Amino acid sequence: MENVTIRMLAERLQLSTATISKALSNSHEISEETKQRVLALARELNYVPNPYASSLRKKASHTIAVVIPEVADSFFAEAINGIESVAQEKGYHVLIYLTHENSGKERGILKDFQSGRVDGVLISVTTETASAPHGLDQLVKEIPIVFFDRVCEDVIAAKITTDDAAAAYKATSHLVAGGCRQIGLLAASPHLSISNRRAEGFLQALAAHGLPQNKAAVTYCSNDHATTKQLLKKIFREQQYDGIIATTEKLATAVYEVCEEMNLRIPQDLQVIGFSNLSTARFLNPSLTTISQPAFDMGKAAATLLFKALKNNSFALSEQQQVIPSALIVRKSTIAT
Amino acid sequence: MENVTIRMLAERLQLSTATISKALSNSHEISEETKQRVLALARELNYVPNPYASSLRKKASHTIAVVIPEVADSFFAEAINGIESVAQEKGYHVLIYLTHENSGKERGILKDFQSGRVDGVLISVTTETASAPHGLDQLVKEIPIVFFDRVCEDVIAAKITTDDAAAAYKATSHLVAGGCRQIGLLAASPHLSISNRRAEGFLQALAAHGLPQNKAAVTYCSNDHATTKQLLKKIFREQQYDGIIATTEKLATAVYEVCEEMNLRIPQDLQVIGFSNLSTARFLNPSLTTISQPAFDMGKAAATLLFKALKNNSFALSEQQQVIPSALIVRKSTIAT
DNA sequence: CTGAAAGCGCTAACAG
DNA sequence: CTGTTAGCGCTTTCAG
Repeated sequence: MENVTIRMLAERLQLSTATISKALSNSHEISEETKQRVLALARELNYVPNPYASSLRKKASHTIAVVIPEVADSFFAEAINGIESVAQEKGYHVLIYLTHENSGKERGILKDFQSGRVDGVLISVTTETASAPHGLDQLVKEIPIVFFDRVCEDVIAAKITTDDAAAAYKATSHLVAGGCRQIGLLAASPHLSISNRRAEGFLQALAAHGLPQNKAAVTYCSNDHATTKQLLKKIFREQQYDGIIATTEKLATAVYEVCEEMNLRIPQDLQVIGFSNLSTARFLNPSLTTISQPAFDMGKAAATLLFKALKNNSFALSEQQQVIPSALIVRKSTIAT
Repeated sequence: MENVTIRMLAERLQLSTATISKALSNSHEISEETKQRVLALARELNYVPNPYASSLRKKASHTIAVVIPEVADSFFAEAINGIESVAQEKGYHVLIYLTHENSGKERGILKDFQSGRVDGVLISVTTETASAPHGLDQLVKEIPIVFFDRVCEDVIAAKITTDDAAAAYKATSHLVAGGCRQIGLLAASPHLSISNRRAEGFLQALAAHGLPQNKAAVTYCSNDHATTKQLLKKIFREQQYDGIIATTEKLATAVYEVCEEMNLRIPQDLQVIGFSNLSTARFLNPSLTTISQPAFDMGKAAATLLFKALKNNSFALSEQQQVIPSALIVRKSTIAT
């Protein structure tokens, strides 16, 4: 069975396609009676409009893209939830692209968006991207785009972030209060703005508490799990840490693994705080003290901003910035006081 | 700056749009020289083809849809990873739709696919859908579709599942071997084929080990977390379980929560096995014995099947069935023997 | 090897 | 209130 088109409806009802089109979009220039007849037949024949014909004509796809490093991470999964909740409400479709931390792949994905495939983009960049935003600065001028969490600081665009520096400061202070004197921060990449903000807050806290900021303080890890574990073992051996802040979920679990393998007890030998949204954090052994990020809300805020821009052309999207606070949730991987 | 079209290239090169189109698609009827000139200008002007014009003409969108209940679940997140890995390789785009276990929402999403928006669909149905596959039996005839994990058994279509019954049997036997005599199975919904298969394997194992199959054995839980916890507390109070099989990730963590609140010790008072892909399962307190499902592989297999059908029209997609085995991973929430 | 022409299905101006 | 016409950007016969 062929797909039913607006023309078939027109022929069956002895009307023009224009009339059908207008009736279907509930135009005021069509009589109530005709609308009813059109709608009735449309339902009867199970008419479903061809979105691509419409997109081609209207130059709008009613589709947005979400570009993220990975999906098997509770932060991004929750962010998608937030995004999808508002997209669904607005009747938009969402395309998902995973970059796997590969900025070349990311570049290719972004380039395609110049085609008009999507009306807007939500992106959290790869660990490599921030420093060399290849074409992003360009794309930003051509299509509405909102960065969330992992932003490019030197690109002028809408950004949704969390209070990275403050959170790291809070985490550090908590460790200090719990007796830590040799604290290390684990970050994903020196190119990532959120890593840098977190390192900043961390170093400031160290200074404020009169602790030295030796070079062992901040460690940048690899995207590869095995490599990261090797690195952690090495630095744990070289340096007598008593506190660790893991700034990503993967790093937090890597620390747990390494501690198990090196027979380090958490929190007696090493206190641990993770930036994480793991719903299982409270059931870990020991339960993990976290900086819990508002992933759902960040996704929702990013999407809301984007849709505002899509609806209102004069909305100054690129000037929008929102910082959504995170929370320190104290559990048993640190020694509360 | 306006988007550059095939016509602009044509004008600049004094060629017809037809020639440009053919050159860009590397048609053999175009001379090597012309191809080069076209390609060069296309690159120079940063030509990006309009996918919707092409879709409209070719009646193919190079896009697939993934319809799942939720994304913040490691099974589905990993499945998306698997799907995306093959979609990216094939140059396809992937639209994500979350049903949130709402079959009405699901129906609406599926209906839209009659529009030609996507070339194929990968779906894991809601807890409510299996028994009343509203329109699914219809859609199956109109568009290539592959079910994965949560399938509709009475719909004739391609299906990727895991060995649910066998896995439940294995899990049950493991509990029996560990000394359990009063085992309960927690399932998401009596309408879900995977729930039923798992219950089947479970009951068979009970019988095989000479344990009674009383009505307390299988409990169907709600989609709502709080409601589920209430229910668990109730049945844990009424029935003296010594072993529990949680057939979803959410149910497994709910059991942990409830045990904590009721002061039940795992595994001394209650042994627990979860169907789960949580990477943190090994760090839970106690570490969780799991039936670990091949989520990535299932997603990959489903997508591979779909693309095979898209490429080869005569491929008998709806007859395809694949069962990918899961594995019992023994940890400390059960008593090994 | 290249081009002219038609048309995918829909919408928007403009007439009537 | 309804219809005519043109065209979004691309692909595909079919001629040349």
